[in-house]
Amino acid sequence: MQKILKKMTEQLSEQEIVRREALEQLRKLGINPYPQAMYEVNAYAKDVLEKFPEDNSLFREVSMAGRIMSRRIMGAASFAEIMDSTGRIQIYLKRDDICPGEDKTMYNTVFKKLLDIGDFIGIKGYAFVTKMGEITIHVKEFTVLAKSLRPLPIVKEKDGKVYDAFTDPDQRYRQRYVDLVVNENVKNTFIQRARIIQSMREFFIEKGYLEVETPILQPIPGGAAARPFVTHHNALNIPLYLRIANELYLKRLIVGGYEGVFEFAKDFRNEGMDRFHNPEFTVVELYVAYKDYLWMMEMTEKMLEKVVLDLYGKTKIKVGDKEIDFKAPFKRQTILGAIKEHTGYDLTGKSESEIREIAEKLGIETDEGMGKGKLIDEIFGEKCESSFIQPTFIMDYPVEMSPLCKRHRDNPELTERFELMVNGKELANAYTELNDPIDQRRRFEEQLKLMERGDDEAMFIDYDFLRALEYGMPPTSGIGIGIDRLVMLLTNQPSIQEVIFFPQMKPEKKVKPVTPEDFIKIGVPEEWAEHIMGAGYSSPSTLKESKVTAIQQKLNGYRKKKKLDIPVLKVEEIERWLKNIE
RNA sequence: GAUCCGUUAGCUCAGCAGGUAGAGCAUCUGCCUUUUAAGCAGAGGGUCCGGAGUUCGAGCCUCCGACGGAUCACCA
Repeated sequence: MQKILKKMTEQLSEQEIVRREALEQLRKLGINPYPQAMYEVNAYAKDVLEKFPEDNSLFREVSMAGRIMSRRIMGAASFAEIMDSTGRIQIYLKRDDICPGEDKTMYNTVFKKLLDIGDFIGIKGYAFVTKMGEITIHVKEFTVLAKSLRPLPIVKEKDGKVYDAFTDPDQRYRQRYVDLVVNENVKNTFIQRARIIQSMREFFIEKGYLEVETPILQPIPGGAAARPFVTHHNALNIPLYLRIANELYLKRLIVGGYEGVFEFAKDFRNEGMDRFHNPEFTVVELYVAYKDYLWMMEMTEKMLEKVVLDLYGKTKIKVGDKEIDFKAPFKRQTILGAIKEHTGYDLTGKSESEIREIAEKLGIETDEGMGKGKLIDEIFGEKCESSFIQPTFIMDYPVEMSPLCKRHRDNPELTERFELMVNGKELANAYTELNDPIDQRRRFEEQLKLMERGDDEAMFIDYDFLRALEYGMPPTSGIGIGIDRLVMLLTNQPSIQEVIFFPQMKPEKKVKPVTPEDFIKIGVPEEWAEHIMGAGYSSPSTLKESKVTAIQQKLNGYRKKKKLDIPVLKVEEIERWLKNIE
């Protein structure tokens, strides 16, 4: 046991050892570093800082709690900052206030020696203003609430300038708790995220729509074009898919008779990861009966205007170096109109091969798997999308691209679909929903053909959904809005990882250095183990990549070159090692 | 997946062209009763990502690998 303890402490940094020792010291002094009892809080940093200047008769007896974020010790008096959920506030501790009697332990030992940056304490005292003009809590009594054993990164700030910032994205995302403690703006981003969602939810509820939950585990991953994650249900012995969209289930609920349903949902797509894509992401989908996509456009612009107003109190916001105005109404343009404007080509009424030719003239790579819809989508994505900075509805997509969307009332080649583009990115996607079950079945079948042509994103046929439509779905309009991207936009964050608390990361690998013992474990004799790495095999698994005879030659060659006084290796011996490698 | 860049103390980063590994903050020991990135004096702290090679000698040069970032391509 002693040995284990010693081994553990050997891996700890000096500062971690010091903190563990302080922990023991606290216990010896009869102070529980992790007390059970609640600590009464009657004031918060933000309130004190806001209200005390107006009325300094307030906060005569505060009880606050938080984490120590900095300390300035000057002999018998100290300043420190504690941080609670609302922010930081300075505290002032005077030895003879903390310890009115003879025993100065609480100040001299506990506060000055045994507490560290990162520890949680509770304080009781009163607010005052220092000579330097800073609102501060004069502490009369403090309580240790939780000891911190790891040093936090120390981020300092002066005149708005940040020093030694904790910025490494990998560490920040993996240890978001540290990021949140140390980087205040990160905490704010997530508060804003919550407000955005809350604002949208209020908007929907106020309209009388029902917030619902639908399956995440789906036997058929429908409603979008994407590669799903697969899992397996043991009792049913069937594959189940993590949903890529919730559209088909929400429409079933409209069939069931609800006027409007919405769901803030996590969707999962087994695709690439970068600063715009996380394998799980949040969308809100809304379906409303007896409406069409024109109505939905108005709803969308009104809702976004409200969300932005709720967040900023104005409709114009800065995103990167641009200013975006969410004042309704937004601009509207058809997709073919946009393509004509940006490329000069009018694709109206053109055949697949004609469009392919134009795409190639525009320098867009095409392949046989691409149908008409996909080609148009490519041209738009390549030549137009990035130019829509101000909120713009792009409408009337070709029917091939939108298998769940109703045909356009004036042109059966098109659909009543719009996407909302903001800052050059798609933010929302909406339809007048297809409720003709026969047309829907045909469209699914066309998807099947696309799949056969090699489009791995074409949709599966969901027969139960078709059955639902056959019972009759009222005319309905639906929309899906990417919450993560909306939050990125409204909080001016450059990557999706900045708006998701715990973005997906590669597993953290403790890279254990390979030692000769690793080779001894697979049966390599001790006298060889120390040389085998020198001969170019950096780990047991690298042996497995070579032929036995090649290993033999290399090792015996190494033995000769280095004039090692150890026995020559035989093939059988090496074969034995290889068998022991997992 | 491709290209480029990076990995040095708990944190943020230097390290001059191979020649004993540095700074600030943090930590530890002193001093200091209203400080402001507090200050002053001193101390400790490193697998320079891992491995191999070149060399008398590698943080630095070469090769292999790991991890990360940026950009590009595909996808919301």
